[in-house]
Amino acid sequence: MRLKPPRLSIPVPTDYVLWRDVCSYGYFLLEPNFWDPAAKAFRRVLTLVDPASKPRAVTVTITQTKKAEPLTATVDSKVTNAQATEIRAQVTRMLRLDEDAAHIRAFHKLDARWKKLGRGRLLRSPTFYEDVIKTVTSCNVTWPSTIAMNRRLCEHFGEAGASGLRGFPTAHQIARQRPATLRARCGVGYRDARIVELSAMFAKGKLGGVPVEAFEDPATPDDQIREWLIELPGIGPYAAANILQLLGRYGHLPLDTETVRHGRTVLGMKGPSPGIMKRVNAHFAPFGAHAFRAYWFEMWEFYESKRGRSWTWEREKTASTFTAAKLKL
DNA sequence: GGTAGACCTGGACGC
DNA sequence: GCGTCCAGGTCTACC
Repeated sequence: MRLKPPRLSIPVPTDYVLWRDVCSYGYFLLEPNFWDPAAKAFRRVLTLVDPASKPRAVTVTITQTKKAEPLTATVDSKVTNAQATEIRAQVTRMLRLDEDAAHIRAFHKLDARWKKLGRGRLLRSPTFYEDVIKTVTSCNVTWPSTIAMNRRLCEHFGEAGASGLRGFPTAHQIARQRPATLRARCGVGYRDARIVELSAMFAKGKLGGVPVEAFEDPATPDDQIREWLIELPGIGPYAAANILQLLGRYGHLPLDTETVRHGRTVLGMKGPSPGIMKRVNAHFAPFGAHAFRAYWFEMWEFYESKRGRSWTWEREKTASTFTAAKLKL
């Protein structure tokens, strides 16, 4: 079997800027993701799944010299042609390189505030499964707890690469665990059974009886996906809306306590929380299919006004300071 | 259809 | 160092 050299060149859309577009969503601060602000490099372990053999973990470091230039993905060990193809596919999903540049332009036409900096793409995970589990670990907890859960999931159940770093566990790995084991090792609390159940569904290829592919199929209507998601364990209105945006469907807002804080702090709204949620939702409704991005980048700019530009944040120092109490300061 | 309370964990706070 | 309180979305029971 011929082995590929461990440097892959990955073409990008003409608007793509690595440092801006990786540091665009909180997941860049969650393990196994790691952004190196000094080197402007993104590193993480990718787990390559070959049905015929054991999962294999490789550490990939991604850099870019300038806007629109192809990315260089440096892999820490030799890979086969098939594995190189899988790395490209995972990186493409994670960085949303397959999202049409025309869609970004349409967003900027509707909300011109983000045109100059070029904000439009949001980081997500290399797999739909990781996006769903990360969303569940963000429900009913403060951000530092979400950080801890993801770190422990990787530490205890992630596949280790040659570098010793670990990736995000696969659905099969978590589906094999007892809920109590997950709770004890990862501190996921009552989410234990829900995470194992979701993992078992992913491992079988069907979520609530619906093939996983149908969720990622562009032909499936947004409302249909939302309906399916709401039926899944641990997924409520907030999580469903967040998963929808992770699937590239930006018409719904994940309304949570951050929405209320944003409504009060930035939009000057007053009154009880439920009313503010409804008003924030109505405030962004005119952005239609781009509502989430208009909402998110406005919120992201608020975070940057407190902590500096996101590509300067250091995971170990900055990430844990994103608590509601500290953001009110 | 709407609402109250339980579910866990970790950080903040008071002593 | 210990105990208590609180924040955070989903789920179930109940009206």
